[in-house]
Amino acid sequence: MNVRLRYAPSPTGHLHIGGARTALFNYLFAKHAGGTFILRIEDTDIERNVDRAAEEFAANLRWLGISWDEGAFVGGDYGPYVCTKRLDIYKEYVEKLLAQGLAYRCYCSAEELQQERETQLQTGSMVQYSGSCSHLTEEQRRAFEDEGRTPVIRFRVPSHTVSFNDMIRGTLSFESSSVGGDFVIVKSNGIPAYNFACTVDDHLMQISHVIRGEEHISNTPRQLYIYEAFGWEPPIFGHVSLILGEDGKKLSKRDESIVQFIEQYREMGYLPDALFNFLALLGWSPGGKEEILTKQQLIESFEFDRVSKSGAFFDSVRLAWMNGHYLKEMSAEDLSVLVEPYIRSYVEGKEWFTKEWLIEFTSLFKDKITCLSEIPAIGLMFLVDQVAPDEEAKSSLSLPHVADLLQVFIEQARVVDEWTPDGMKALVKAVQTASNVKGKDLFMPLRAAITGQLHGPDLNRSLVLLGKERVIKRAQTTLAQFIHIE
RNA sequence: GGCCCCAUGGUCAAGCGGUUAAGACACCGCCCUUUCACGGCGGGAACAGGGGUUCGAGUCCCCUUGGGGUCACCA
Repeated sequence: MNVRLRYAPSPTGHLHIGGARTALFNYLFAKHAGGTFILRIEDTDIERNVDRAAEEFAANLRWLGISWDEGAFVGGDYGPYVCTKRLDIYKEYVEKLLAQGLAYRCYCSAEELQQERETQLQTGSMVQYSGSCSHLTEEQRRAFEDEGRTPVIRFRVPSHTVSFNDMIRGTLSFESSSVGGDFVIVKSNGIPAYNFACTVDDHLMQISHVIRGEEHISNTPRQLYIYEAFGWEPPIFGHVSLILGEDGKKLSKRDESIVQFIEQYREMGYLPDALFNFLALLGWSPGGKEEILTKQQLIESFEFDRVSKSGAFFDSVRLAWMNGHYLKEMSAEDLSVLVEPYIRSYVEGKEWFTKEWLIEFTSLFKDKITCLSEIPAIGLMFLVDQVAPDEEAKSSLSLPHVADLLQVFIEQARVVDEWTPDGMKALVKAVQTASNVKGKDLFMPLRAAITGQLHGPDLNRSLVLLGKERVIKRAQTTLAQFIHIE
């Protein structure tokens, strides 16, 4: 069997972490089996379609490291890969169903159906379409048409039970009565509804495995009936558990406790490999003890027997840890390229800003952060000309020996030729000798005076990065503004 | 409410009849360190409950409880 999987988002919004994970599982399985991964755009809800959304999906998928062999934007032998460009195809299959009496036109209005549902809900009975239009005579039909009603087309649901073997959950079976009656396959605007388009497309595109979210379990029996009506072999289904929000419920796009869109992670400076790794491990486990895995390793070990049946809470703290890990593993040089946009507004036009400076700056902070957008805040002391000491730093500067210490430091700094790590070591040593201050009493006030904080990267490297001019200037400013000599 | 799915620490999870019930994140402690981090070492912490089956059950079956999904001319 040719292994062919597809991810079929509807272009109604941004790429969501849940959607990305579904795409990822499809991708991993396809690649693992040496098969084909396909991107299809399910745009049958023309009201909700968002301009450029499909392009955005594609861009974010690519950024994440998920590429498709066939489908929208890349083409292939089973196209078109966009539903609204396949209308003629659907029409042909609807006609077949209509001709065989397997589908029929329904003239019930939205209001009438709504009414029906409410009554059913009140009486506690099952909510389902009554089938009132299922056996209309030609006359009745004409009468409805004359009233100006535009029909939908409904699929006549057979009365037998359907079942299928889910890759993740085993055998699932459904009574015919539980699918809610004859369902709509073509909407009154002439466009097919999801269950129909999806089934026709999956069959025509020869999809072998359908991996999708658990919320689609209840759609599966409907689709199975359609496969059956056409005499088609259904694909193998696998329903992945949901990603849960803090409240333990399916992540709602309106839930603000969790950052939900891939685009946002990208903007925050998460690395695609980290997100890829994290998402792959959300609801699946390779079994071993290793958690940091490359795309290649993930592809090699991906199997459905370890896909979890229960929902998984999206733990952003864990994602932050993982991203931090990937950040540490990157070289400062490579990472500096990604860091630059985050500090551009500070460093633009500064004479001290060079490629070497950027790399050193990156190397000073890359082990301390969780994502790149934290960089400007944590590295601010190096990005601005002047710094004011924070409360902790002020108290360190208030020690009685600090005025003399800074005087000595400035004098010694002025005569340093080699503004290098070794030079800084020598400088601090010289200050120690000349001032007769050592240890914390020496380092802390210096750090406070130069960086405005008591915490930060290695002092010598910090001095080098700031450069002679800024260091002396800051020491002078601190001396003048924040040291009060009694 | 009907139908369906799920159930191991706070979180992600290993386990597929016999284990002292892995590992990771988070948390706590210690070490490293002129600071903050990083790193290293160590610690607390789980099989929802009840019945079976079996010599033996986290693992298999049933019930209860709890959570979730879905009931559209949305996907």
